[in-house]
Amino acid sequence: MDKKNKLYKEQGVHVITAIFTVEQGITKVLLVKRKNEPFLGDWILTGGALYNNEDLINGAKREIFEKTGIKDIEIEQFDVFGKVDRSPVMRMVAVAYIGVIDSNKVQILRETLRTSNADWFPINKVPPLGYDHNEILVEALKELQKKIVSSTILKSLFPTCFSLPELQKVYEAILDKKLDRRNFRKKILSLDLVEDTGDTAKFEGKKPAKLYRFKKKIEEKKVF
Amino acid sequence: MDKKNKLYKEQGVHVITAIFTVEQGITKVLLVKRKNEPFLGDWILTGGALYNNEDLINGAKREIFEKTGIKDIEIEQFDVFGKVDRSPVMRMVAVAYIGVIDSNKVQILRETLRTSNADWFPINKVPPLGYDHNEILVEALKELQKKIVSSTILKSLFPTCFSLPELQKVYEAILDKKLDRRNFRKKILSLDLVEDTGDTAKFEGKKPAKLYRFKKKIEEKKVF
DNA sequence: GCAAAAGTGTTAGGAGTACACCCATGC
DNA sequence: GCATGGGTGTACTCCTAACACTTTTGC
Repeated sequence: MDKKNKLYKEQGVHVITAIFTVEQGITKVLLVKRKNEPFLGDWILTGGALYNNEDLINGAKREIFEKTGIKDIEIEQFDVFGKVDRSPVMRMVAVAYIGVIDSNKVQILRETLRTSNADWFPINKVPPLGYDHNEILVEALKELQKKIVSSTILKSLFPTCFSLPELQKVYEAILDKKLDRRNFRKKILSLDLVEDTGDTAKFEGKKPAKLYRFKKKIEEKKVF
Repeated sequence: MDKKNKLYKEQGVHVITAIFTVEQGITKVLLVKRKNEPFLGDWILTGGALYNNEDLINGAKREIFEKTGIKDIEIEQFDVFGKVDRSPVMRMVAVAYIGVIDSNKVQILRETLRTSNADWFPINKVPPLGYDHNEILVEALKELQKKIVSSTILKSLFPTCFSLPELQKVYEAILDKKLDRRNFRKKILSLDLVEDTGDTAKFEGKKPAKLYRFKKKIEEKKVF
């Protein structure tokens, strides 16, 4: 392997994360606004160049922290994007991650060293993004739908307690379809993922709903 | 983005493919022997450095062709490997692919410009490989088991015609478990993937078996 | 005629889906 | 007391898994 070989000199790796949340039944994605070239002024997904001294996932988490202030987020790799011209500066291959977080539980930095803004965008109101990030986002959403049925990714949206109707709303928002209340309860409870807290609280309805929490240890299980 | 920034200068991308076949019920993987440093003399999966002027999948196919002579192989990306020290030369991130091919239908180049040998290895007799390729192979095998149940990947193993007992043997070899003959037939035939050729031939048994072929257009369907 | 593999049909259990009624609360 | 959403049970369907006997051929 020859470091000077022009055929593969000057390549780099992007680590990019699509971070999702659900607010009032609306699925939203976190975008940041660039304040450097290329794509100055454009919104993009959180991410940037991988450093030589860090593993992929750590690079992705570092970028999230630097550009939004979010720490302690679980992310999962889901695809790679490598079109020859996806970056105008040099050949970059992007490793893409998905994360889910409760937007109420985090304080997002609006401005950072390399971004001028950050905000949650409903997924049907996402502007044209820099690089190939619209394409990445489309794939990320498909992946989110796949992942949500293997359950554990949602744990981060509900660290404390929640009612089953609330949980159902999130599933419906992400899967973009209505689910039967009875069957949903049966399924979730039978999977041994959540436990009754004994408390109740009101969500949307008039009758207080029982509150549940995710069990400490939960296995990956199919929900649908 | 600064091309000279030491934090991410001198990175590269590997495109690596685990190519599988099944011979007499044994799942085998194609390995090539290196004749350059690093890992001179070691067996590895087919692959190498991505060029700047090619997309990921084309790079993977070019590497396959250069090192084995195999053309026209369908491959699917399944994971990325990016540990900091996975290459001793410089920081390399590996994008990994899976392919399946009928070993009887291809002539493999034993020696090429950068390899001194190539051969099929039963997956339980794979030697220690160069780089992190043992780790990649383990993940590739898991992925192969997942993919085989979504059917179309096997089409390349059976371009012409085959009996259902033969097909079943391949499933059993890759999934590493016995399947019920009656249920297997029922499942495969009900999926509308194969059609009767009208011919019969002997495979293992004494009684000739009906021969089938894959239909031209087949959708991705779950087999199990 | 017998060994060896190919071909075939039925049944029981589990999961998913569809569906209707009562309950607790706020106003 | 009525409107609103929360909570519950049952029946039907479909898919899966288990299982035994007959057929064709080579020797």
